[in-house]
Amino acid sequence: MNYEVSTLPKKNFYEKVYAVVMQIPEGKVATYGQIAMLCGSPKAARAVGYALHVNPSPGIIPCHRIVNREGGLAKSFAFGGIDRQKELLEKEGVKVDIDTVDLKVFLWDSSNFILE
DNA sequence: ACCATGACTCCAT
DNA sequence: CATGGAGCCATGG
Repeated sequence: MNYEVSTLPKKNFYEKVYAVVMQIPEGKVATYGQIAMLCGSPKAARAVGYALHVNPSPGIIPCHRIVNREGGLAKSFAFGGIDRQKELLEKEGVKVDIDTVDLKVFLWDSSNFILE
């Protein structure tokens, strides 16, 4: 019988999250749900956030480019807090209104993105 | 294996 | 758009 890819190892889930997050172009942001979808689980947004939380690797994983569905920054940012995330984003050209990003302009269009 | 936690999201009010 | 409740996924004790 055919063995489909539906049985993806969960532990690799984190790896997938990191892989996707690292592909986010500079000056753009992505939502947890978006990442989750690209990872194969459109409703694993929570797991995505958790993945980033347990993997504080600033410089390797641009977690500051991840925002919630409203474009709001994480309230419990792993390093430095929202202020840090906001600064990093504005530094890349992403305008942040106190704690919110305009997804209409800065949302990463991953429609054409394919995770290998 | 079960319970509790968490950087989320959707739906109803 | 604000608030509250329920759902979903993965992890750790």
